[in-house]
Amino acid sequence: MATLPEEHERLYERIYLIVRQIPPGKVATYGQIAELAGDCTARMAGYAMAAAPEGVPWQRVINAQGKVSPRADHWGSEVQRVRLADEGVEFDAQDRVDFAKVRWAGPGLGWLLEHGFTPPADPEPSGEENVQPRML
DNA sequence: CTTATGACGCGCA
DNA sequence: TTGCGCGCCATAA
Repeated sequence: MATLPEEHERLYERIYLIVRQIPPGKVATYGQIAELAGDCTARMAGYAMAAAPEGVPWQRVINAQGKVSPRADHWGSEVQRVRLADEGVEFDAQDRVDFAKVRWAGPGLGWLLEHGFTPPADPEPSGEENVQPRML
């Protein structure tokens, strides 16, 4: 039901709501999350993960290279990797995941509409300009 | 107010 | 293929 969630007013809450939809064993990239959230950059998604409250599966968000992003606190990345491995996510010799196998396909279209999100528009060959993905 | 700093991503060498 | 530079923009100081 379109609850017109007050939480969505805040960028971080939009991001967290989306990240919570990523199932165990799957991963998404910061850029992917940012695009879904709308009016957001990958950098902001990363910043939001750094401040993620309990209950948000932040470990399922990695960088576009398919790796766990290194950070100041060396432990954090190790914990992330362990938690992912625990969910069945495998890393190759280069410490990268196989996106073809574990990349999250995103929430269903229905879910996006249900929660007031505008689905990302695919780049259309038509010369017509389409609107940017953004919150309702 | 200004400046510095990122859990990023993309373009280019 | 990898590495470096720059744009990005919310927060912190």
